[in-house]
Amino acid sequence: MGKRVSHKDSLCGVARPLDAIGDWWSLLIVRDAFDGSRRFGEFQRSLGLAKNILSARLRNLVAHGIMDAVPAAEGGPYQEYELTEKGRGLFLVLAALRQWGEDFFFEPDESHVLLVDKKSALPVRRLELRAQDGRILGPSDTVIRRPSNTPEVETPNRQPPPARRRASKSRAQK
Amino acid sequence: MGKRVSHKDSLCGVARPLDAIGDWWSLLIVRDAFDGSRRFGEFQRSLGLAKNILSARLRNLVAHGIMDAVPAAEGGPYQEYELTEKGRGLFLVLAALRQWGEDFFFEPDESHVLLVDKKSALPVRRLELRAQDGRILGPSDTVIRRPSNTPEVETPNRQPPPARRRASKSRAQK
DNA sequence: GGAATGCGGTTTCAGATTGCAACCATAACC
DNA sequence: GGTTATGGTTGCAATCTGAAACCGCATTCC
Repeated sequence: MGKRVSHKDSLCGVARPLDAIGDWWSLLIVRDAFDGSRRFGEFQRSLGLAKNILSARLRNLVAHGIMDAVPAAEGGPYQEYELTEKGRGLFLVLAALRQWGEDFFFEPDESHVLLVDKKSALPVRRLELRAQDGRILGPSDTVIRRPSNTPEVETPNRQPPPARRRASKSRAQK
Repeated sequence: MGKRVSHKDSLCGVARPLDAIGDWWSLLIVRDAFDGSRRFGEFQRSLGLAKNILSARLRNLVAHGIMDAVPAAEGGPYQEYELTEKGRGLFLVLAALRQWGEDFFFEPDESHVLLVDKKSALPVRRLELRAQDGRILGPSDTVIRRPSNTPEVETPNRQPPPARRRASKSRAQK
């Protein structure tokens, strides 16, 4: 998880989320949460991962404000895990990932589950990235730009290797 | 634990991509590739990761058909790495991740790079998931559904189930 | 009441993975 | 020939992973 760079100031808008999510299990947990899982045991059965790993991942998700641990609704001694607003913000990330998976990881004739609109029961539309004027944008239609108040350097968002030769020791979850 | 996962089978649609990507480094490499990086050294300097790890990740990306290793354009003895069609399909995943990052990982007054439309030089619109009729869909407006009467448990390359032992963890190599 | 069971974890520990550093190979330069 | 730059591989210590065992607390069963 916190495998690298605690150096948040130089982490770009892609790397910070990745740093927070930590690993793929976390995203699968979130996916399950969207699907209605709330309990430790539900996640564990659904994902089939070791309990200690699930425990660590849930702690990490809570620590990052992606999920909340709340007292069990039905009064038991247990707690439940629910997505925070921040966690629900991952909805589109998961949707994008799912669409990519559908495009490239299944044979044309291979059946797979679909994300459908509850109301119409029809599959959702494909995601599209659009410009302000509505044009659909592809990879080559966009560029990364630094905010105006930052020194030049345009196309890339490369950060010069900060001279940290060993600053990347994970600061584990806590 | 060897039970047929219930409706959580959708895990496949998300888990397969995750399995292919391998880890977050891979996604950062892909992001850099979108930004124009092509050479081993470019990726290494930009990301600051160990060479052996970069080497393994690039091999993995190539093995999964996300990038291609091609002879260097300028005739040198080296090779360059470029995104395949499949790799370019990750564009929206990265865009979604970036927007999530912008929403939750930066202080309101904190400057960060933006994804802008080349033509207008304006930031792109937010991604939206829409139903066929155009309604914008949120997490609670959608549900995962099997496409048809799937005869439960068949597709041979389904892999979430019981034995996710060490061996399957070798996402990184080969 | 008390044993058995289920749930929600933590601990243990061998083995897998990571990543720094050192090394190797080739090509271009001086 | 010697030096530097690029593109890796190898060695190795430290870290992380995960199966299984264990623990504490309620609830259920007898």
